[in-house]
Amino acid sequence: MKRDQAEELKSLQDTLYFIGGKWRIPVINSLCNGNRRFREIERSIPGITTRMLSKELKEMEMNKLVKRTVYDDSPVTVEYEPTEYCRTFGNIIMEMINWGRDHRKFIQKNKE
Amino acid sequence: MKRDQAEELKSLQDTLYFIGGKWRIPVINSLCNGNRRFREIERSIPGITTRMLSKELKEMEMNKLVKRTVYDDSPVTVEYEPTEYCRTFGNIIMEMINWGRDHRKFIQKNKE
DNA sequence: GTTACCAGTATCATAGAGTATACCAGTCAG
DNA sequence: CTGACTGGTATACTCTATGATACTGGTAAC
Repeated sequence: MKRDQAEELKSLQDTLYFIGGKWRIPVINSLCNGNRRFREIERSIPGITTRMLSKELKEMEMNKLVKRTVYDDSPVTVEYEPTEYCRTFGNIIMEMINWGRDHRKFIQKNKE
Repeated sequence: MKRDQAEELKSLQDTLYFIGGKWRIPVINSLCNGNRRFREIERSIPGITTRMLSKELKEMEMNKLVKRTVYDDSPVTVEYEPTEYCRTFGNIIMEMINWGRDHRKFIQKNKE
């Protein structure tokens, strides 16, 4: 079973493309942590603007990463739910959290 | 042992920041696949320009992700080597390759 | 009747990431 | 002598992802 480097590179680049910008992964993470309401998600990601979150959620809905439901009670409430597909990023996100954590430790150790 | 979501988010964002642009991960991957010479790396990543690779390698050298060695034979040859630190991206890259592969299968299945 | 929350939209401005293209000095093969 | 390879630099340009700011229409609390 030999490794096809071109195929691996292509897979890698597809993933990077899908992840895209600065906010996609944090939004996925927030949804997977149980946040459902727009403002709730917004508050869970310090620094994100309404505009960026709105844009991100729209794209994610088109890409079937998120399900948007409007509940017609008054006042209207809106819920965002991660799809199963969204959750397939779990491993990547976990590894990224681990790397970031180790990186921080590494930096701190080098400061001492 | 409770999870600290703010800390996780920070770790995640540190990692994303470190990964930065479009080419960092493909370059790391290429180096980890054994490519060492400038043009060799360049050819292994279709689409990358000389300028971007040069820029990327410089930054990576500053960040201790890569070791640049000039061999003074004639003509001068230059070698780039991934550091141990560079290799810590292994898990993330592996997960990304897996995700991209699964994604492709998923797309193809949905086309049929 | 003013303040604050929800779920966003609209408009404008900008940095910097990325692309395109040309070029350089040196070496080697034919 | 020509062309091609190496390891890059230099310049100019594009463009889009992100940020800043303001606003809307409805509800509800005080």
